[in-house]
Amino acid sequence: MEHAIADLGVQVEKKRDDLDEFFDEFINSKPIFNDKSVLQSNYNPDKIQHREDYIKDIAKILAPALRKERPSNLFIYGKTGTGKTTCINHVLNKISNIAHTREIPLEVISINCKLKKVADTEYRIILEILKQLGREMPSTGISTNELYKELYDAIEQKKRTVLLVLDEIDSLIKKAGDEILYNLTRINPELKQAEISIVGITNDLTVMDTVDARVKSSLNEEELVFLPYNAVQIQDILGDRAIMAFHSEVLDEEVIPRCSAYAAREHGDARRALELLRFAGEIAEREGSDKVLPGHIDTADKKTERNRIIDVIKSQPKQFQLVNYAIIKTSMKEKHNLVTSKKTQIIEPTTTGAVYDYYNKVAKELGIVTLSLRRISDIIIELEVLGLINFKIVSKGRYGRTRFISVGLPKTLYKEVLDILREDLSIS
DNA sequence: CGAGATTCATGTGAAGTATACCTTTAGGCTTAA
DNA sequence: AAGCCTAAAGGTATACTTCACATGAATCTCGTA
Repeated sequence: MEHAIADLGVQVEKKRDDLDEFFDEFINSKPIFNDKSVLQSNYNPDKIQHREDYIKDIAKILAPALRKERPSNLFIYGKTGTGKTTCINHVLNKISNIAHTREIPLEVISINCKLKKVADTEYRIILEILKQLGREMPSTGISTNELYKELYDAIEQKKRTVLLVLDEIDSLIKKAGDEILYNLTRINPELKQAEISIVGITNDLTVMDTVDARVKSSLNEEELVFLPYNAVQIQDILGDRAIMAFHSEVLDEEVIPRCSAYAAREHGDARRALELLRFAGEIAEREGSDKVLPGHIDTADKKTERNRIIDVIKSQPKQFQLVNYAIIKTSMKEKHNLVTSKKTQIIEPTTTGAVYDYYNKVAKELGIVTLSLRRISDIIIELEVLGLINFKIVSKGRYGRTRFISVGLPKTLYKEVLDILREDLSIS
């Protein structure tokens, strides 16, 4: 007995030593970051590299606002991480500063349509615009028409030029259709003392094909396409930010080239490159390493994709998670190899019906309300929009028509995602 | 044997329902004169 | 009488359901070569 206690004592003491050591090490190790915020995606740099021409273009288009004239509507296309938002913000900041100091009446409203809580329906967008105009409105209880009237009124009362920036407008169009755009473009003729210009930003070039031709032509008064950065440019950007973000001599010289190589591999996504660099730094910090090594970039690369997917999955409502779970489960099949008689798991597309059956079964077991097939069909489409799954509609002739649904995850994540879903849904 | 009809499984649009919020209104109660 | 609180009534958006019809190629049917 005594012996045991003594043993325990030793163990505790030893553990404390370990911890102490760890903390000592942590404190003594040179800090990696100087200013991490520089690498955050919402950071607005003073100078934007390799985008000077675009910035000038945007400035030219929006400049009339400073003369109390209505700038043309502007549409900006470009893949993620090509600097669209950064450039626009940069120009807008400048413009509103000038407007402010010279007392030119100008109002800038900027909305990111992708932030889900903010806005994913027509109603909520208008609500958000009104909020930024300084008019809080109830989240329900008023008809959309009423809301539009309020919007006219609010803008009219401002008696100034209003620049309305809709970032990631594609996700809005996908979810709520083009009616908002149509209505917004038609506000102008009704305004007497104010004017509104719309700046739309989108990653998805194809979405605009689906909108009404009239809307399209009136929005595309001016159009700008952002081309992706190449590896060299990304390297420049990273280098620039790294100087501010990290303490000197912390980065292994291989790190930045490798980081930009990873990002360029996709399509020149600068945001991703920065994220990767920051994450690698954090990993190095956590490991207590006093240098960021290329290996850290590799780890970060693997983990960022994973984190993104897991975030998306975790933030889904229960029903969506269940459907997702059913899709993954039904797309995994066991195959007996006749020669070796071993079981191997293979992954092949499922169908709506199979998913629905499985969904029903599990939902009943869990005591969750089961939704109709119609609704599940819509949920499947929404999961596709989120990029978690892919599907195509296939007609199997005599055997009907269905979606062939496949899971859009890297194979290595299947197990983990399943575990997460199981946990969230408390499936044993 | 081939053209046209049939069939299956589910896609898809429209309309209806339940629910969650929100404002307005009508009492009902309190309070101050 | 005026003020204030509360509950009921009347709106709306959203998520979901129900109903009805649309799809499209494998399969079937049947007339014809």
